[in-house]
Amino acid sequence: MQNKYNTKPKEYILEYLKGHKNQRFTVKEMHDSIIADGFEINLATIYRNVGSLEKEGKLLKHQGADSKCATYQYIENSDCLAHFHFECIKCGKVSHLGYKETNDFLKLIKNKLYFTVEPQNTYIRGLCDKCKGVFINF
Amino acid sequence: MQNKYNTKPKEYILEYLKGHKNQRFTVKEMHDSIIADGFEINLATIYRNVGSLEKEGKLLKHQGADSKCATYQYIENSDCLAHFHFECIKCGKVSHLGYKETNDFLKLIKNKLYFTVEPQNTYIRGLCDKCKGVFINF
DNA sequence: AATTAATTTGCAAATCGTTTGCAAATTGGG
DNA sequence: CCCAATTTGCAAACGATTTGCAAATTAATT
Repeated sequence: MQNKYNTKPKEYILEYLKGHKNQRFTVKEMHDSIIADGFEINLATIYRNVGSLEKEGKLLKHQGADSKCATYQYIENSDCLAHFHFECIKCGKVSHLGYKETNDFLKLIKNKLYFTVEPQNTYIRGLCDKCKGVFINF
Repeated sequence: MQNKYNTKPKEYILEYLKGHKNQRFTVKEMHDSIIADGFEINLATIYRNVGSLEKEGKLLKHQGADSKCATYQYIENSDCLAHFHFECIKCGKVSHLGYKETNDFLKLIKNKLYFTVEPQNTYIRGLCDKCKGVFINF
Protein backbone atom coordinates (compact mmCIF):
# COMPACT_ATOMS: atom_id res chain seq x y z
CA MET A 1 0.00 0.00 0.00
CA GLN A 2 1.73 3.10 -1.17
CA ASN A 3 -1.23 5.44 -1.51
CA LYS A 4 -0.23 6.90 -4.87
CA TYR A 5 -3.49 6.72 -6.78
CA ASN A 6 -6.71 8.51 -6.04
CA THR A 7 -9.60 6.13 -5.91
CA LYS A 8 -13.29 6.19 -5.12
CA PRO A 9 -12.98 4.20 -1.88
CA LYS A 10 -10.27 6.48 -0.60
CA GLU A 11 -12.44 9.48 -1.40
CA TYR A 12 -15.44 8.00 0.42
CA ILE A 13 -13.38 7.46 3.53
CA LEU A 14 -11.82 10.90 3.59
CA GLU A 15 -15.08 12.64 2.80
CA TYR A 16 -16.83 10.74 5.54
CA LEU A 17 -14.21 11.59 8.13
CA LYS A 18 -13.92 15.21 7.02
CA GLY A 19 -17.67 15.45 7.39
CA HIS A 20 -17.45 14.30 11.00
CA LYS A 21 -14.64 16.32 12.46
CA ASN A 22 -13.26 15.63 15.90
CA GLN A 23 -15.11 12.34 15.93
CA ARG A 24 -13.63 8.88 16.06
CA PHE A 25 -14.88 5.89 14.15
CA THR A 26 -14.09 2.24 13.98
CA VAL A 27 -13.53 0.71 10.58
CA LYS A 28 -16.84 -1.08 10.88
CA GLU A 29 -18.67 2.14 11.68
CA MET A 30 -17.18 3.84 8.65
CA HIS A 31 -18.11 0.89 6.50
CA ASP A 32 -21.70 0.80 7.71
CA SER A 33 -22.11 4.55 7.24
CA ILE A 34 -20.58 4.67 3.79
CA ILE A 35 -22.71 1.74 2.68
CA ALA A 36 -25.77 3.37 4.25
CA ASP A 37 -24.97 6.48 2.22
CA GLY A 38 -25.33 4.35 -0.88
CA PHE A 39 -21.69 3.84 -1.82
CA GLU A 40 -19.81 0.63 -2.39
CA ILE A 41 -16.73 -0.19 -0.42
CA ASN A 42 -15.13 -3.22 1.11
CA LEU A 43 -14.13 -3.58 4.73
CA ALA A 44 -10.61 -4.70 3.83
CA THR A 45 -10.22 -1.65 1.63
CA ILE A 46 -11.03 0.59 4.54
CA TYR A 47 -8.51 -1.20 6.72
CA ARG A 48 -5.86 -0.74 4.06
CA ASN A 49 -6.66 2.90 3.53
CA VAL A 50 -6.85 4.02 7.13
CA GLY A 51 -3.55 2.27 7.59
CA SER A 52 -1.82 4.24 4.87
CA LEU A 53 -3.60 7.49 5.72
CA GLU A 54 -2.44 7.18 9.27
CA LYS A 55 1.13 6.61 8.19
CA GLU A 56 0.86 9.73 6.04
CA GLY A 57 -0.28 11.68 9.07
CA LYS A 58 -3.75 12.43 7.75
CA LEU A 59 -5.53 10.34 10.34
CA LEU A 60 -5.03 9.81 14.00
CA LYS A 61 -5.42 6.30 15.35
CA HIS A 62 -6.73 5.74 18.86
CA GLN A 63 -6.65 2.52 20.78
CA GLY A 64 -8.98 2.56 23.76
CA ALA A 65 -7.61 1.07 26.96
CA ASP A 66 -10.24 -1.63 27.01
CA SER A 67 -11.99 -1.64 23.66
CA LYS A 68 -10.42 -4.07 21.27
CA CYS A 69 -10.91 -2.12 18.11
CA ALA A 70 -9.12 1.00 16.99
CA THR A 71 -10.80 4.24 16.04
CA TYR A 72 -9.70 6.81 13.52
CA GLN A 73 -10.12 10.54 13.31
CA TYR A 74 -9.34 13.07 10.61
CA ILE A 75 -6.58 15.47 11.60
CA GLU A 76 -8.09 18.82 10.76
CA ASN A 77 -5.27 21.06 11.91
CA SER A 78 -2.47 21.05 14.42
CA ASP A 79 -5.04 21.73 17.14
CA CYS A 80 -5.83 18.14 17.82
CA LEU A 81 -2.13 17.39 18.05
CA ALA A 82 -1.56 19.81 20.86
CA HIS A 83 -3.53 18.62 23.84
CA PHE A 84 -3.59 15.63 26.11
CA HIS A 85 -6.58 13.35 26.38
CA PHE A 86 -8.56 12.04 29.27
CA GLU A 87 -10.15 8.65 28.95
CA CYS A 88 -12.58 7.24 31.49
CA ILE A 89 -11.65 3.61 32.01
CA LYS A 90 -15.22 2.79 32.88
CA CYS A 91 -17.41 4.45 30.26
CA GLY A 92 -14.68 5.10 27.69
CA LYS A 93 -15.52 8.78 27.29
CA VAL A 94 -12.63 10.85 25.97
CA SER A 95 -12.20 14.55 26.59
CA HIS A 96 -9.45 17.09 26.17
CA LEU A 97 -7.11 18.71 28.59
CA GLY A 98 -6.62 22.43 27.88
CA TYR A 99 -3.61 23.79 26.05
CA LYS A 100 -2.39 25.57 29.13
CA GLU A 101 -2.38 22.49 31.31
CA THR A 102 -0.85 20.43 28.55
CA ASN A 103 1.94 22.92 28.06
CA ASP A 104 2.46 23.44 31.76
CA PHE A 105 2.94 19.74 32.08
CA LEU A 106 5.34 19.63 29.16
CA LYS A 107 7.40 22.37 30.75
CA LEU A 108 7.26 20.52 34.03
CA ILE A 109 8.99 17.49 32.60
CA LYS A 110 11.03 19.13 29.86
CA ASN A 111 14.44 18.72 31.41
CA LYS A 112 13.79 15.41 33.09
CA LEU A 113 12.78 13.50 30.05
CA TYR A 114 14.47 12.08 27.01
CA PHE A 115 11.11 11.56 25.35
CA THR A 116 9.55 13.67 22.67
CA VAL A 117 5.96 13.83 23.86
CA GLU A 118 3.08 13.44 21.42
CA PRO A 119 0.03 14.85 23.18
CA GLN A 120 -2.34 13.37 20.60
CA ASN A 121 -1.26 9.93 21.75
CA THR A 122 -1.18 10.74 25.43
CA TYR A 123 -3.95 9.50 27.66
CA ILE A 124 -4.52 10.52 31.22
CA ARG A 125 -6.86 7.84 32.48
CA GLY A 126 -9.16 7.56 35.40
CA LEU A 127 -12.82 7.83 36.27
CA CYS A 128 -14.99 10.63 34.98
CA ASP A 129 -17.34 12.45 37.31
CA LYS A 130 -20.19 10.16 36.36
CA CYS A 131 -18.27 6.96 36.88
CA LYS A 132 -16.49 7.82 40.10
CA GLY A 133 -16.92 5.53 43.07
CA VAL A 134 -13.58 3.81 43.43
CA PHE A 135 -10.92 6.33 44.34
CA ILE A 136 -7.21 6.44 44.30
CA ASN A 137 -6.28 9.47 46.32
CA PHE A 138 -3.18 11.61 46.42
CA MET B 1 -15.97 -16.45 37.31
CA GLN B 2 -16.30 -15.50 40.94
CA ASN B 3 -12.85 -16.41 42.17
CA LYS B 4 -13.97 -18.06 45.39
CA TYR B 5 -11.97 -21.25 45.35
CA ASN B 6 -8.23 -21.65 45.56
CA THR B 7 -6.92 -23.83 42.79
CA LYS B 8 -3.62 -25.01 41.44
CA PRO B 9 -3.83 -23.01 38.21
CA LYS B 10 -4.57 -19.82 40.11
CA GLU B 11 -1.61 -20.50 42.36
CA TYR B 12 0.72 -21.07 39.40
CA ILE B 13 -0.27 -17.76 37.87
CA LEU B 14 0.12 -15.74 41.04
CA GLU B 15 3.39 -17.40 41.96
CA TYR B 16 4.76 -16.77 38.53
CA LEU B 17 3.81 -13.09 38.56
CA LYS B 18 4.96 -12.59 42.14
CA GLY B 19 8.28 -14.09 41.11
CA HIS B 20 8.68 -11.52 38.36
CA LYS B 21 7.79 -8.24 39.98
CA ASN B 22 7.39 -5.07 37.98
CA GLN B 23 7.33 -7.11 34.81
CA ARG B 24 4.49 -7.46 32.35
CA PHE B 25 3.49 -10.65 30.63
CA THR B 26 1.04 -11.65 27.97
CA VAL B 27 -1.20 -14.60 28.68
CA LYS B 28 0.74 -16.64 26.17
CA GLU B 29 4.05 -15.80 27.86
CA MET B 30 2.69 -16.87 31.24
CA HIS B 31 1.39 -20.08 29.73
CA ASP B 32 4.68 -20.94 28.04
CA SER B 33 6.65 -20.21 31.20
CA ILE B 34 4.38 -22.13 33.54
CA ILE B 35 4.40 -25.10 31.18
CA ALA B 36 8.17 -24.83 30.85
CA ASP B 37 8.37 -24.95 34.65
CA GLY B 38 6.68 -28.34 34.45
CA PHE B 39 3.16 -27.44 35.51
CA GLU B 40 -0.11 -28.09 33.73
CA ILE B 41 -2.39 -25.24 32.88
CA ASN B 42 -4.69 -24.28 30.05
CA LEU B 43 -4.58 -21.04 28.14
CA ALA B 44 -8.28 -20.38 28.66
CA THR B 45 -7.83 -20.86 32.37
CA ILE B 46 -5.18 -18.17 32.44
CA TYR B 47 -7.44 -15.81 30.54
CA ARG B 48 -10.24 -16.43 33.02
CA ASN B 49 -7.98 -16.00 36.03
CA VAL B 50 -6.18 -12.85 34.99
CA GLY B 51 -9.59 -11.41 34.24
CA SER B 52 -10.91 -12.04 37.72
CA LEU B 53 -7.63 -11.13 39.42
CA GLU B 54 -7.62 -7.84 37.61
CA LYS B 55 -11.17 -7.09 38.70
CA GLU B 56 -10.11 -7.84 42.26
CA GLY B 57 -7.30 -5.35 41.93
CA LYS B 58 -4.50 -7.86 42.29
CA LEU B 59 -3.23 -7.45 38.77
CA LEU B 60 -2.77 -4.45 36.55
CA LYS B 61 -3.70 -4.81 32.91
CA HIS B 62 -1.83 -2.87 30.26
CA GLN B 63 -2.86 -2.42 26.68
CA GLY B 64 -0.05 -1.14 24.51
CA ALA B 65 -0.98 1.58 22.02
CA ASP B 66 -0.18 -0.65 19.09
CA SER B 67 0.31 -4.16 20.37
CA LYS B 68 -2.79 -6.26 20.05
CA CYS B 69 -2.41 -8.31 23.17
CA ALA B 70 -2.72 -7.20 26.76
CA THR B 71 -0.07 -7.68 29.41
CA TYR B 72 -0.50 -8.24 33.10
CA GLN B 73 1.56 -7.32 36.10
CA TYR B 74 1.31 -8.20 39.77
CA ILE B 75 0.50 -5.20 41.94
CA GLU B 76 3.11 -5.44 44.63
CA ASN B 77 2.30 -2.33 46.60
CA SER B 78 0.79 1.07 46.07
CA ASP B 79 4.06 2.14 44.43
CA CYS B 80 3.14 1.03 41.00
CA LEU B 81 -0.17 2.83 41.31
CA ALA B 82 1.42 6.18 41.92
CA HIS B 83 3.34 7.17 38.83
CA PHE B 84 2.59 7.93 35.24
CA HIS B 85 3.98 5.88 32.41
CA PHE B 86 5.79 6.78 29.24
CA GLU B 87 5.36 4.57 26.24
CA CYS B 88 7.37 4.94 23.08
CA ILE B 89 4.99 4.56 20.17
CA LYS B 90 7.75 3.21 18.01
CA CYS B 91 9.59 0.62 20.07
CA GLY B 92 6.92 0.11 22.73
CA LYS B 93 9.30 0.64 25.63
CA VAL B 94 7.55 1.69 28.83
CA SER B 95 9.21 3.67 31.58
CA HIS B 96 8.11 5.55 34.66
CA LEU B 97 7.71 9.20 35.39
CA GLY B 98 8.93 10.14 38.85
CA TYR B 99 6.62 10.65 41.82
CA LYS B 100 7.41 14.31 41.98
CA GLU B 101 6.53 15.01 38.36
CA THR B 102 3.43 12.86 38.60
CA ASN B 103 2.26 14.71 41.66
CA ASP B 104 3.18 18.10 40.30
CA PHE B 105 1.04 17.34 37.30
CA LEU B 106 -1.84 16.15 39.44
CA LYS B 107 -1.68 19.37 41.41
CA LEU B 108 -1.54 21.30 38.17
CA ILE B 109 -4.87 19.97 37.01
CA LYS B 110 -6.52 19.34 40.35
CA ASN B 111 -9.07 22.11 40.23
CA LYS B 112 -9.68 21.99 36.51
CA LEU B 113 -10.68 18.40 36.29
CA TYR B 114 -13.67 16.34 37.23
CA PHE B 115 -11.70 13.17 36.70
CA THR B 116 -10.16 10.98 39.33
CA VAL B 117 -6.78 10.22 37.79
CA GLU B 118 -5.34 6.72 37.88
CA PRO B 119 -1.63 7.09 37.19
CA GLN B 120 -1.19 3.36 36.69
CA ASN B 121 -3.42 3.63 33.63
CA THR B 122 -1.99 6.89 32.39
CA TYR B 123 0.34 6.86 29.42
CA ILE B 124 2.33 9.79 28.19
CA ARG B 125 3.28 8.74 24.70
CA GLY B 126 5.89 9.85 22.27
CA LEU B 127 9.26 8.82 20.98
CA CYS B 128 12.04 7.70 23.23
CA ASP B 129 15.56 9.03 22.77
CA LYS B 130 16.48 6.08 20.62
CA CYS B 131 13.47 6.34 18.35
CA LYS B 132 13.41 10.08 17.87
CA GLY B 133 13.50 11.50 14.38
CA VAL B 134 10.06 12.92 13.83
CA PHE B 135 9.43 15.81 16.15
CA ILE B 136 6.43 17.65 17.39
CA ASN B 137 7.76 20.75 19.05
CA PHE B 138 6.28 23.04 21.65
C1' DA C 1 -14.09 -39.63 55.43
C1' DA C 2 -18.29 -39.29 52.70
C1' DT C 3 -21.85 -36.13 50.56
C1' DT C 4 -22.94 -32.38 48.06
C1' DA C 5 -23.56 -27.96 45.82
C1' DA C 6 -20.89 -24.40 44.03
C1' DT C 7 -17.11 -23.33 41.40
C1' DT C 8 -13.35 -23.99 38.26
C1' DT C 9 -11.03 -26.57 34.88
C1' DG C 10 -9.69 -28.36 30.13
C1' DC C 11 -10.88 -28.77 25.65
C1' DA C 12 -12.70 -27.52 21.35
C1' DA C 13 -15.31 -24.50 18.93
C1' DA C 14 -16.74 -19.85 18.31
C1' DT C 15 -16.01 -14.98 17.99
C1' DC C 16 -14.06 -10.64 16.85
C1' DG C 17 -10.97 -7.39 14.79
C1' DT C 18 -7.63 -7.27 11.45
C1' DT C 19 -4.51 -8.92 7.69
C1' DT C 20 -3.30 -11.27 3.50
C1' DG C 21 -3.11 -13.71 -1.22
C1' DC C 22 -4.65 -13.25 -5.51
C1' DA C 23 -7.11 -12.32 -9.71
C1' DA C 24 -9.64 -8.57 -11.65
C1' DA C 25 -10.33 -3.59 -11.98
C1' DT C 26 -8.66 1.08 -11.81
C1' DT C 27 -5.36 4.74 -12.16
C1' DG C 28 -2.43 8.08 -14.44
C1' DG C 29 1.84 9.05 -16.97
C1' DG C 30 3.90 8.38 -21.57
C1' DC D 1 -4.92 4.79 -26.03
C1' DC D 2 -1.35 1.73 -23.71
C1' DC D 3 0.64 -0.27 -20.09
C1' DA D 4 2.91 -0.86 -15.76
C1' DA D 5 1.95 0.25 -11.18
C1' DT D 6 -1.35 0.33 -7.84
C1' DT D 7 -5.64 -0.62 -5.63
C1' DT D 8 -9.76 -3.13 -5.17
C1' DG D 9 -13.05 -6.97 -3.69
C1' DC D 10 -13.46 -11.29 -2.07
C1' DA D 11 -12.54 -15.15 0.65
C1' DA D 12 -9.54 -17.28 3.47
C1' DA D 13 -6.20 -16.86 7.16
C1' DC D 14 -4.87 -15.02 11.38
C1' DG D 15 -4.08 -14.12 16.39
C1' DA D 16 -6.04 -12.81 20.68
C1' DT D 17 -9.72 -13.69 23.49
C1' DT D 18 -14.20 -15.78 24.91
C1' DT D 19 -17.58 -19.32 25.49
C1' DG D 20 -20.34 -23.84 26.06
C1' DC D 21 -20.19 -27.82 28.28
C1' DA D 22 -19.00 -32.04 30.57
C1' DA D 23 -15.67 -33.52 33.89
C1' DA D 24 -12.83 -32.37 37.86
C1' DT D 25 -11.95 -29.83 42.00
C1' DT D 26 -13.04 -27.26 46.08
C1' DA D 27 -14.75 -26.52 50.64
C1' DA D 28 -18.51 -26.44 53.66
C1' DT D 29 -21.54 -29.83 56.02
C1' DT D 30 -22.55 -34.14 57.88
